[in-house]
Amino acid sequence: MSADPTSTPPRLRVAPSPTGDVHVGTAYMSMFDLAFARKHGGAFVLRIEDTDQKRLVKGAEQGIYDGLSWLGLHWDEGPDIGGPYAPYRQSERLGTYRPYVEQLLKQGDAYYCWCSAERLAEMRERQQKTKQPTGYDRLCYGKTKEERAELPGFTDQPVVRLFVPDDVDLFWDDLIMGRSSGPRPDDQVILKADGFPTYHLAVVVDDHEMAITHVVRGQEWMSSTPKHTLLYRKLGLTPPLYAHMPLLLEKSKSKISKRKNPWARLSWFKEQGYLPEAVMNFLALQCYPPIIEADGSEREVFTFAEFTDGFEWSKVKRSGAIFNLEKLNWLNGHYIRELEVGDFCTRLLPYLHADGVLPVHPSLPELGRLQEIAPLIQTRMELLSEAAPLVRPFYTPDDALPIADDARAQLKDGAKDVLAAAISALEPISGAIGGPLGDGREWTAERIESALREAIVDGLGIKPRLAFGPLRTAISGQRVSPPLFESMEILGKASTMRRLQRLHDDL
RNA sequence: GGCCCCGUUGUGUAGCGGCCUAGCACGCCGCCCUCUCAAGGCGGUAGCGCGGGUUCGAAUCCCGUCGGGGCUACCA
Repeated sequence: MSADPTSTPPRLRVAPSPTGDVHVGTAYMSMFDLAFARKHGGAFVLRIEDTDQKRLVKGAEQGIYDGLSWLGLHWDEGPDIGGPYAPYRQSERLGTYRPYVEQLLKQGDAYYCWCSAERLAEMRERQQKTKQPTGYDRLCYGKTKEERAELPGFTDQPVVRLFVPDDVDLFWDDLIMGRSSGPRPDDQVILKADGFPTYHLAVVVDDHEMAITHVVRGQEWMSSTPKHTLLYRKLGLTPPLYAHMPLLLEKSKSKISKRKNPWARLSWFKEQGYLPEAVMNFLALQCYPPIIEADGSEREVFTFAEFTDGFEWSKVKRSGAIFNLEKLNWLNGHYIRELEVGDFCTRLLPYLHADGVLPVHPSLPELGRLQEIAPLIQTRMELLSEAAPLVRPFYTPDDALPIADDARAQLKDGAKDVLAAAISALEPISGAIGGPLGDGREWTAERIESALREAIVDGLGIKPRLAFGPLRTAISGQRVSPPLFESMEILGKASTMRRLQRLHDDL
């Protein structure tokens, strides 16, 4: 029998199909599964629903592991790590469904159906044309194979259908939606012609056998819930508790699809340079309220641990939420700014490598320089993938630094003079490295700035804004860049002077 | 078509009958800071879908209506 969902530690599962890239909704559901399981000392189970053999995609199962792991959504039991209810792949559990089907058949709660796909399609079309509710017409009900064979639309390979009585209970108490009901189902196929169970049967049997107490799924499943509770009852089992989550919506308000929305693919977030903690926080915010502080103020930025601590189903919103990427971007930028510098650099590395700025295994000096650059760019990006253009000039040989067209175009007539003045102003400052603690070093942002201001702003009477533009372009090749004086400090005197001279000579 | 669900500014939300001349966050606009761009600070913009009730009083309760969405497969 199923465990009483209210008295034992809860067991929740996520059951994705390996039919392609992991859907962001899978992660969304998993978050809530995990939060509830953790809060109540229960277990979070990963089960692979590969009953639809036609839609299997190679590598998709690994993708599920990678995606959930990236977010830190770790499962306690699953195909890869096993557990007390193994196996956790439906295709390896085929034997377990038969007895349940047999039981239903024997009880008269299920029956064979030999209707061909063509007949079913025709029937549906006819029903739609005449505006009748669509559903199986029970042609095969109560007939033997021989009797049925004499009627049209017969096929040799039967399916098994669940007999849905007139008095099916259509109601249940949903953890999120409250008292809910679904449409009256027609006689559902529970065992396909290929011998595989349909989702409806498999999910019920597996959830029961794995002692799942709470089923968290999207609201699109609400209309299937009566089928599932009926199956539980006919099998003599207690249904789990259901929590139907609001849908993730696109701008048009329809549920997001991988076809139309790149962000429906979980891996997209990693590719784009989002931080997993930002994605988690954002996902939570889609249907869950901010944390209310002791003083009554709201806080939208919170960790998964905080989310878990205060987790209540009653706080989950009931209406679908449109995916607001701008908010996610802001959140991601916020998390980036909060990162400790070393951590920030570590996370940057894969992106800098992908963009060809740094090798897979950067040298110590390269890493050291990145540590210096990091604080300068940390407030200037929302995505980790945006680092490359900001960082690249620091790893480009002086004579190979490209000067962007727009940067060159905005140089005024006096640019050459400004560069010349800068060069002579900086010349007296020593480029020596200084003592072991950096003491006695002259080539500092502070010294550089005051020398430059004195020479150009005070000396030439040029406004700061205009004075430093040409220098910025010489140093970074860009119109916008990390702070100029700090950049010069990091590059060192020799490199700085070469770059200034190069643009000067070029004008 | 049928069944089911949802409905507070552009987006995400707070609100559980008086504290609401509706709060917060993102976005957008403006100002400040400033070597560019950001970040940061300050200010502004914009909402209870509509119509009836109930009540001294409604974003909050009830009914209707409209709008949006989901499902309606031998897919999950």
